[in-house]
Amino acid sequence: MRNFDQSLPMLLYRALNALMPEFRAIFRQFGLTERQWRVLRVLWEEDGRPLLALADRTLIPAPSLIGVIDRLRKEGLVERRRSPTDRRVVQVWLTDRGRALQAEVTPLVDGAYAVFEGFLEPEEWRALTAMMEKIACRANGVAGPPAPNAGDKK
Amino acid sequence: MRNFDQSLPMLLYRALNALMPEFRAIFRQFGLTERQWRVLRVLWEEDGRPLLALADRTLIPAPSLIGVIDRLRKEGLVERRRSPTDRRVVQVWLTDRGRALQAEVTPLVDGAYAVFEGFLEPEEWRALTAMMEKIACRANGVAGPPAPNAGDKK
DNA sequence: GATTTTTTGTTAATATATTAATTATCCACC
DNA sequence: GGTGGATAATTAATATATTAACAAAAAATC
Repeated sequence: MRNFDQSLPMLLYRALNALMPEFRAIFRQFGLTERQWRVLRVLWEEDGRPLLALADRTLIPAPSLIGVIDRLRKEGLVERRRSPTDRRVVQVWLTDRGRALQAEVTPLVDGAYAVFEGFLEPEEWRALTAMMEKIACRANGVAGPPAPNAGDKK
Repeated sequence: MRNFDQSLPMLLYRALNALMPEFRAIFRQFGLTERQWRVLRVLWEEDGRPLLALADRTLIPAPSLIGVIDRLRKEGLVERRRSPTDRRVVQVWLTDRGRALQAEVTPLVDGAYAVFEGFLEPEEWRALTAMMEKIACRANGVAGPPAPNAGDKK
């Protein structure tokens, strides 16, 4: 049985456990949860995204995202509209209030990032980023479904 | 506004999102959830731990842990006993079935670890471990409560 | 040794994760 | 132009996270 505390998942969990309360404290000042912020963060960059696109980008599973967006809607920060070209697609659009929030929240969040950035040297950041992406990329293939275009249709 | 996808939290979340389904598929074969496994994993190393000690070690918040342990108890894998020396403390003990599970689950989990271990070079692992611990350590102090023994009592 | 403080565990309320199943629409093909 | 398969969103059921508040026992303090 390997060392539990030094296992990759626990290392990552511990780092997140240390980092996120700082960010959540910021979000809470604006009545936002972490996931609500993530949705807004993506919409600020590109408004009107389909729900599944948001799910991919925010890493929030689609069934959870339904609820997250519904609460944002009740707060008057976003609204949902059916795509005119594909009626299956639900697009999520910022309201004026949702858009206005960006200018208030972003400086605080960037400030927190800046503090954490100082924890590692620039080359460490580059190495860390590369390693995380290597892991995410390779792990996805380990036991995923067989490549959808693998040749044997039915 | 900084790059969202390359931010430290999203990098860590993406890596975990890629890694954990593999492990959860193993746990599910034994009717275990990820958190239930984490509790067992710690007890296999040191049985009879108090609840708060388990919370620290598994990174499961105490209120969640109550439920996790209760479900493990209903499955007949652990039992709860009050400490004879300090009646506040609830100790969690493995049952025979809980202990027996170790031999079945561990080989599969270690196999998965071994696969992931191949994703990075040994020095990369060392660097990664060091960086994660540095982050976890330093982040904990950023906005924590003022040191409890800071001198001004009341 | 009664009062205050701390520690340990628990409950409550709301938000979310995870997995599977379901619905509505679109798309390709015959 | 109807039919089967794929895609986008949703619902359902169970498990867990997060935060705050709370109860009970132990420790510290006066």
